[in-house]
Amino acid sequence: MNVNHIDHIPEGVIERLPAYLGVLLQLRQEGNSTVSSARLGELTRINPAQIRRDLTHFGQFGKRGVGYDIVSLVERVQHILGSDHTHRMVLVGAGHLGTAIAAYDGLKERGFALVAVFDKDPTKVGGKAGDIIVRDISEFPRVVSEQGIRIGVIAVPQDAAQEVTDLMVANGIRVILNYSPTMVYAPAGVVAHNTDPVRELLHTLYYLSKSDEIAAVVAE
Amino acid sequence: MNVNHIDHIPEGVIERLPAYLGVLLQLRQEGNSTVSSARLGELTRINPAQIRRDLTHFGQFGKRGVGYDIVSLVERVQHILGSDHTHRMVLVGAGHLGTAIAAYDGLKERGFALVAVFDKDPTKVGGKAGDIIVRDISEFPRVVSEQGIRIGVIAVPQDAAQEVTDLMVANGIRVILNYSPTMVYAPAGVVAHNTDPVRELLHTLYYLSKSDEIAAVVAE
DNA sequence: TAGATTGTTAATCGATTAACAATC
DNA sequence: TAGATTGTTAATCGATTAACAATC
Repeated sequence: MNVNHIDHIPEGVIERLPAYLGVLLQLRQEGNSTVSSARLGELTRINPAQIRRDLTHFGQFGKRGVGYDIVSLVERVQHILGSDHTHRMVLVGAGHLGTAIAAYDGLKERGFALVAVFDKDPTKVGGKAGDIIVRDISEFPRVVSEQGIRIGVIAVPQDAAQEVTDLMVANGIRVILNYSPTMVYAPAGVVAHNTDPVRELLHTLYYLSKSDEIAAVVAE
Repeated sequence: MNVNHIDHIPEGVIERLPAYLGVLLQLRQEGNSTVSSARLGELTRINPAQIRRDLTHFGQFGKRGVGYDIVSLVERVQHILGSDHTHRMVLVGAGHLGTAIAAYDGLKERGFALVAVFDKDPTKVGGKAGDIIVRDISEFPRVVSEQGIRIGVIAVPQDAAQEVTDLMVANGIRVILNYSPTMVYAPAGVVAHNTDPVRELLHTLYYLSKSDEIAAVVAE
């Protein structure tokens, strides 16, 4: 039994790992061989001490006086995240957003393989999303169980999102990424991640209106 | 000079407000009149004490023994965020993702008005993204300054993202929402929000592989 | 050796939560 | 009045950061 750190790892750490990975991949592509936590800090806008601390949760990856070897750190982080092998996933919803997801090259590059797209709209079934033929939603259980898919992406309108979530859960999907603008709920054991792209815009508005207020006060 | 709380408000609070707003709008639409922090906590998966505490940063909105009046709380939160009036914004990038954004009805509903779409690809210029005609990127400075736009959305490929950011900053854009898979950097005074939709998927993978490990250990 | 940078400790900081008096 | 739920305090918890010895 070889589990390095059963110690609970703070969620914040896990959320930052993909950010580290992103800049590491870019650095590697540019031909760099090592990187310091200071440089990583500039690129990710994360405190260097925190980066070092985050990484030591998983082992000692750096060389004092030198920094981190980019190639091996990429491998380590990918291994920790589980993105060192390809993950197959399915998508429900072949509207504009679903089609954009299906057509996105970046999925493959980052270790995801979209294996099927579903929709309930008969006018969409049989058509294409990216290179993939859209199937009727009724085929969902068969395809998912036959292929043992565990990751599902939701790109349907608000009203259908929970229903699709329940379908996914019932068929063994374990990670759900929901792009619809409503929250979906899944039982314990299933990770439902809600990423409403407009919600992010909403919260940045606060800073816009606040800086207006400050400007108004200054102008008084 | 009437600024209620110059007290610094934690970023976490601001990030949760859109979540509250989302469920409040849904509750309102369902015809509910009041809601307790306990119920809000169930719907948002956020601790009720925290919800109450978050709200008191901005005033006292509830009635003891009763809860919060949904209609007025919606108005309050919208006012705090600045989503009580429409914000005009521009989009650069008329690819699959850009088109999906332009075609998305939810923007209008949540107080955003997309007023222009730009691309540098001549085969896209003149075409349509949603209801909007795609303009050449060279028109960006004129349109943005004439209309006083302060919000910009980026949906271009990785390599062009920083260049577009710089263009936005140079023309007075103050809030940038970047959907491309690379981080972009903006000077102080400009909020650049990076929301790589695949990055979110990456971090949830960790929990998938961790639960596999646990399963493997149990099976030993 | 001198300079650089990690890994790690210890201090700080801030957010989360439980608990309860206030009050509808 | 009795029950419910807020607003708020105080305690806890955990994350962030500065600082520095270890060491390349």
